[in-house]
Amino acid sequence: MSEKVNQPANIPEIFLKPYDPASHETDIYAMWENSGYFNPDNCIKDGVTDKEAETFSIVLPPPNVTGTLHMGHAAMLAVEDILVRYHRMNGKRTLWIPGTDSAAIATQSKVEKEIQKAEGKSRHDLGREELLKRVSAFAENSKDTILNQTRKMGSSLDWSRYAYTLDDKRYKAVMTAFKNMYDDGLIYRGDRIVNWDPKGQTTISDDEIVYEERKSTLYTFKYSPDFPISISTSRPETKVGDTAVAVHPDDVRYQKFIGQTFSCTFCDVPIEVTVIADKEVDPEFGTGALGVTPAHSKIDWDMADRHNITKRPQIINEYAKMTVSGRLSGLKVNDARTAVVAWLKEENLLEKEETIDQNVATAERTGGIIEPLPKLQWWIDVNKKFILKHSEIPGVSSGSETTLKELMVTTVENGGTDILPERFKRVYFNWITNLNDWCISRQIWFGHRIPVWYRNDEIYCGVTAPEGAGWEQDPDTLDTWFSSGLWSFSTLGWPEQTEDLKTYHPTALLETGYDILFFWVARMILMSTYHTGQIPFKTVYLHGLVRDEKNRKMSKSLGNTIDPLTMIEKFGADATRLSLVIGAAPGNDLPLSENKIKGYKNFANKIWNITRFILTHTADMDMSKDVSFSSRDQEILTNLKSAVIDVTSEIEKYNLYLAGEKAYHFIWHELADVILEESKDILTSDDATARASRQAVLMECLTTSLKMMHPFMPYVTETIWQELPKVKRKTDILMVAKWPK
RNA sequence: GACCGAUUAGCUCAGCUGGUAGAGCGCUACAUUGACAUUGUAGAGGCCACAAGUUCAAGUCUUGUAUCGGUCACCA
Repeated sequence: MSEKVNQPANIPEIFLKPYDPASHETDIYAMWENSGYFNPDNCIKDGVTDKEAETFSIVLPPPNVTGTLHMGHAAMLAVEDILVRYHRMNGKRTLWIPGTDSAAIATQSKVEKEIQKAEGKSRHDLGREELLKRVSAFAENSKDTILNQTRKMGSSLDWSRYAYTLDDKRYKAVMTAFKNMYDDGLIYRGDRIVNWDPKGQTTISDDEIVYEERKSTLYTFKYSPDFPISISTSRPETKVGDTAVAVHPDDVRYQKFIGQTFSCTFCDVPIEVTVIADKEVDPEFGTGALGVTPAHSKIDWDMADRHNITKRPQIINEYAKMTVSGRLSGLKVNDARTAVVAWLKEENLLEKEETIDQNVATAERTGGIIEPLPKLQWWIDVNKKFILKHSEIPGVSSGSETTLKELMVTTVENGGTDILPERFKRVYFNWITNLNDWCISRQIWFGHRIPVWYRNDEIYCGVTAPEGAGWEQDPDTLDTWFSSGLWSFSTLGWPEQTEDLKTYHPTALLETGYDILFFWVARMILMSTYHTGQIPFKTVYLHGLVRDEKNRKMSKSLGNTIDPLTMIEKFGADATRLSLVIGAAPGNDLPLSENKIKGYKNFANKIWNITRFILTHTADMDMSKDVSFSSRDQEILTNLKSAVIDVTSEIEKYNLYLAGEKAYHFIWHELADVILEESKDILTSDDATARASRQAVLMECLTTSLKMMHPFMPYVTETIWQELPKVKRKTDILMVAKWPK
């Protein structure tokens, strides 16, 4: 071993210790943020980006304003930031817009609970105005938490364009959107069966329902001793609301009763039922006869519609309590069920009890059991034909007649929007096929209020309140996904025809979890195509769920959650990012363990030490001289180039997991293990030509590797970059250095 | 019930348009005061779920079977 290797060369002192992420990350982020280069306008102003360059834009899926960062967010931020940094380095006008979501129901109920606990007051005690004031203050106070945590991941978001779902600009967008759709007849008010959540005290959309399997009892009985037909039901308490009995038209057993009407008193309630024939009835199930309760079942409501049968009475209220008089009066539905069964037994009407498996509809957010109720609500008609005045959507021409459903299909079918991985396209089409009108009104207070005012029989819809006295605004708010659906363009200033909107819409990419494909992705496509005539994004990249190393879902109750902030502290943001990207093919769930993250911290240190080695041995290098490369050194440069090409093409294909792995592999197992090892002899030899050639090659490998790795591990690469001798790095900030070719 | 996906090394997975298997972690042995407290070299380990078919050739294409997972719908 020669002396030169051991000689402490004149290199920056920080390289003498292992890489310590915690002592650099905050400063590096501040340096980036102060440079202004998260904002593409500044990049253009400083000549970093050409003003005519192509654009690349992503809108951040806004996290809950009151939430904290979890691994799902971290994975999303990692993927998006990698793409944003890559395209920025490629000289594109690159914009990544941050924002937060009000998470209406969740936030309101959180604040309500706190007030209830601290002051013993309900929202009705406080009143609408006071509650909203409190909820807004809470949201405002807690937003910094999630935003600062977002910064910690190294996210190069343009904070000057921050958007909040309830801020003034978004408010205007939502109002305008509602008004436009209302004027086109796509939004209507309808008296229908809604999914009522008695726990959350609001309607919810079909997509917010989760079915839970439970054991239930199927009761078979007659309404009264002289009623000719037995019926089966698992909800006998609703039978006091029956207005018909439905049988299959071909069922010989009941032919003679079709069209007849019977009256009786059922559990103290007088009812009148007509026998109708409907093809929907399955003659094989139960007795083949079905008691029709229009006011408390969607199917029955539709059936009553078809046969012109009375749809009311409503016999259950918003608190899931019986509203009839008699023995059931005021009982909760479950108690009423027991009471009805007891009565049936008393009257000797119960013929059979069987245990069956049943899927019970519950509200996703509150867990409350859904009570179907008839209500006057606002809906979006997805099948109504209208003229789309302006269209840039592939496969749809301006001025053509279409429906929202068709727009959603065409956008994906004609390749306007691509979904990755491919298989989710089928899931998407499948969902649209089964899509019904979307209920958009909610009975909570925190959110965008429906811009409709009533006065006697008059209805007014407008962005602002109507002139004159006596107008009363609709008390309901909009489904949070209504405003979220506008997000790709409302964040860019719509309905104003802003420069941003012209420049950055359609966005390049939407990156989000596959669990909100329907909630959000589909709604964004609907809203964007309708309101702007443009697709919202060219590509949808669906990431999977982050799971633990045993492939279980992370949950607080299992105690297997890994906190990204703790990981960042321990191993650094770079290691955390890489662990969330490598091994994560789009759409696949990702197993994560602390050990994996630790492994990538070692990698960050490896890069650190590669730098130390190279700087040690290039201290005497003369950059101004031309060197003639040895044939091995030429080969190394070729290998370097092909690694760059590989990584580049995987990023372009959105295969970040492959790109990261290949970059990692080149740096560790090619540059460090092979090139550096063989350099030891060359660098300590007396052959000045060979030394000069290798020194130049090592420097080239280092700077190119730093660039190539920067999108994946921005902190360590930038930290090193800042320490490189100026003459060796050419650009001051690695973040805006040119991507190698 | 409908649709979709998975089944490859002990574990987690890659293997695009078909040419007799790869990575990371783990394991074993050796080396190492090393640019590296976070290292290197070498190695073991797979009839690629099963069966049939297409083909000169099949993890790779077709069909069927089994097991596991997911999404959607839902019958009173």
